Parts: sequence; structure tokens; C-alpha cells
Amino acid sequence: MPKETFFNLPEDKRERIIDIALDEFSHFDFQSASISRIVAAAGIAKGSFYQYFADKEDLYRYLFELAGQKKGEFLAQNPPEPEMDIFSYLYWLAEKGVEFEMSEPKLSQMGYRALNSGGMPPEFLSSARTMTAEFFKQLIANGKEQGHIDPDIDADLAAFFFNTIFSELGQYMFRRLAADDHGRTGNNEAFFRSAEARAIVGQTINILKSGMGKRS
Amino acid sequence: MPKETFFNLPEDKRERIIDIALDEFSHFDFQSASISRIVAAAGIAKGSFYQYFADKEDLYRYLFELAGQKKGEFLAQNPPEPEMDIFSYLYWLAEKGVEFEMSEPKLSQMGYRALNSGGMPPEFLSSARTMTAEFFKQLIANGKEQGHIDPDIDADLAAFFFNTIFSELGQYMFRRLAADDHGRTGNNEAFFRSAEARAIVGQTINILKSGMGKRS
DNA sequence: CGGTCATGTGACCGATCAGTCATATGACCA
DNA sequence: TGGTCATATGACTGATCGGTCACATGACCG
Repeated sequence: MPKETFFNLPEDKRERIIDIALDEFSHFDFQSASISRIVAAAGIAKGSFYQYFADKEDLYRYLFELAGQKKGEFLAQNPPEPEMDIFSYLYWLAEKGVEFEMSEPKLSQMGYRALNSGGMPPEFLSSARTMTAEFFKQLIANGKEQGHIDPDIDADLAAFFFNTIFSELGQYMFRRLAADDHGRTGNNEAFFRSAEARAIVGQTINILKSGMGKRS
Repeated sequence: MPKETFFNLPEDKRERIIDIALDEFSHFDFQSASISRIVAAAGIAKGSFYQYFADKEDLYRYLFELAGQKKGEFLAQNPPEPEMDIFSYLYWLAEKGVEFEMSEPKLSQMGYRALNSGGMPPEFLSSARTMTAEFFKQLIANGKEQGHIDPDIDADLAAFFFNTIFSELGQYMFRRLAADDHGRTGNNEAFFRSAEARAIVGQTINILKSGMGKRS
């Protein structure tokens, strides 16, 4: 946790530091990210940084938690309709996930790096990773109970599928946008509300549904 | 490319250097991997290293190419039956891929890191990445022609699915083995030839087949 | 023997890093 | 005014890095 000094900072200064730190950690993994670059870019003294944070890891953990918290808030602000079946719920989750990645690209990119480029304290990864894995497993268990998921599907493997596809989907859509966008608006938000984007997300869910849904 | 000096080395010395370098690059990404650690572990002088390789990147590219080459050789030694339909071919590819990862864990881990932990010359990633993407797209086009893949499936999205699942499957099975293996043999090779492993690979392909196969 | 040439060596260079600390600033209060 | 206290500062430390270079070694040849 950052020190009290950090939270006593004027909001704009605090936010500038966060923003610049996210820039650094979305471009480099934990080891390669540089506190020296961050303080230089933020225009603060090295010593000041260490008035705010205990060390590099303190900042990193804080940003990581911030990402999780912001995503939670984002999802809470756009709640799913109650009583959705599992694949409608997954559609909602994927769509909101992609929207979040577009509205908070630095935060998302840094979270993605944190989870996928290894090299930090084991619990860091594994606690977050197992949490999402458990979440998907629970979802699958429910789906089986409600008869929406083929009971013969290996729950662990299905969780792997969801986890993998969901964590990569945003990156994929971003790459695809960049490739398609031959000098177009460059307005990601707009694109990701477009019919085309919805269609890709929809087809993703349909593949999963056909692949794992209950034979009827 | 390494210098001639490197290839003039006695085979055991050359292989020890490669092995130790793979150890380093399978644990750290390009930026964080350390030539100093490699030469210390290999028991050679820093200056000697630079008699063999132009620089860090030279070694990295060489190992990366070696990984691709070894995998190619591995697949060539266990060729698929001719005239397989696309999903049988994918099963073969997944099974051999997992077997390769188990027989050459350092090489595979280093290749995985190279592709997934970003931060090196763009062509490095993107040329390898687009190559495999094109490979899968071609496979999908063939599958559509032969009536094995639903023609309504977005080929690009399907390639993303294959690419993503295939690149993560080995890692997943490794994690799952480690979790299941509560003090068992620790013999990965044996496990990955087991009926259980084959069943997981089989179900993976079945999910993809049900998800994208032609409706009949 | 002396000369040549590929190979081996490790001290050294300049850069960069995370983190520290003595000191400075400046707001607030007595 | 003078004292106190949270905050700001940047020179500094010790470590590590990738890469260089002047020199050592030793095999082969005349």
C-alpha cells in the first residue's frame, strides 16, 4: 500500500503519477520498468517517490489492485440482466470486458502484462489466476446444473477455454481494429460499440456455445 | 547469426552454452535475461561470449530459430497420415505440440516467452506471429472448401481461436499435470503419453470441432 | 626455435538501476 | 519571530548491466 503521503497529494498530482506509472508498466514488465524513468517523466524527485511508495513492488501492487477495482466498478455500473443463461452472461462479460479495455487501455494493458509476462512474486500471479479460474469453474458448474452446458465437458478444460479466450479477446480485437483501420477514425470507443465488434464478440460466444453447450 | 568461432567449438561446449542460455531465456524475457549470468554459469569469460555472438540479440535470435527448427524436425519425424480431415490434423498437431513441449521444455518455454512477453524488435514477434496466423487461416480456408468448417465462421476469428488455444494448451496441461501430480512420478513424458492426456487433447479438439464444424 | 593466427580472458567502461539520506522548503502555529 | 513538522529534493551508494580491448595462450607450421 502506498504511504499516507501519497494520498495526501493534490488529486491532479496523484493522478498524473498514476497515469505515468501506468504508461511505464503497460510498456515494460515488472523487472524492466524503471522508477527512474517514471520520476523523470512525472517531474518529481526520486526521493519524493519514496515518500509515496515503499518500493517498486508497492507501486506495482497498488496499480494492479487499482486495475481490478476499476474493472469491478465498470462491471457494476453496467450490470447484466438477472436470470441470464450462462452464454448470455458470457456475452455480457466479454462485451463489457472489451469495452473496459478500450476505455482504460493503459490499466488493462498493465494488468495483462502483469498476468502474462511472469517474473514477479508467485502469489501475485497465482492468486489472481486461480481466482478467475475458480470463477469460471463455478460458472461452468452452474451451467451444467441448469442444463446449458454439456455435462460430459471437462469443467477444468472448459474453464481453461474461457479464461484463455477471454483474456486474449481484447488484445485480438485491438490488433484486428488496428489492421482493419487503414487510416480510419482511430476512434476505438466508437469502433467497439459498432455492429462489427458486437458481431465478433457474438460469434466468439457462439463458437463456445456450440462447442460446449448441451447437445439437444 | 553466431560467428564461425561458435560453430568451431567442441560440440559439448557449444551445447552446454546453448543449454545454459536456454535456461536463462526460459526464465527471463529478453530485457531481463543477463549475459553476465550466462557466462558465469557456463564458466566462460565475457570476452569469449562475444567471440561467439555479435551481441545479446544475436544469441536470442539464434535460440529462437533453433526452437522453430527443432519443432519442425520433431513434427517431420512424426508426420500426420495423409488425407486427414482438418480436425484430425489439428488433433495430430496439438498432440505433437504438447509432446514437443514435454520433450524440449526449455526450448518451448523460451519460445513461448519470446512470443508472449513482448518487448523485442517488432518484426521478431510479428513475423513469427503472422506466419502462424497465416498457417491457421490457410487451414481454415481448406476446411471450408472441404466442407468440414462452417462457412459462416469468420476465418480470422477462427484463426485467433486456434492460435490462442494451441499456444496455451501446452502450458495448461503442464500446470494441470503439476496440480494433479501430488507426489507422483514426475515423469512428464509418461503422463503426456497417457490416456488422460490424450483425452484432454481429444476433448479440446472436439470443442473446437463442435464450435466451428459444419452444421449437418 | 620463432612466427602466425584463432581463440580465450577478465579488468574495465559508461550507463542504468533501486533505494537512501542529509538537507531544504514552506505552511502553520505560538 | 522562532519552532515544528510534513513534504520535497537530488547527489550519492553499491550493484548490475551489455559490451570492449589489450593481452595471454597454445596449436600448428617453417
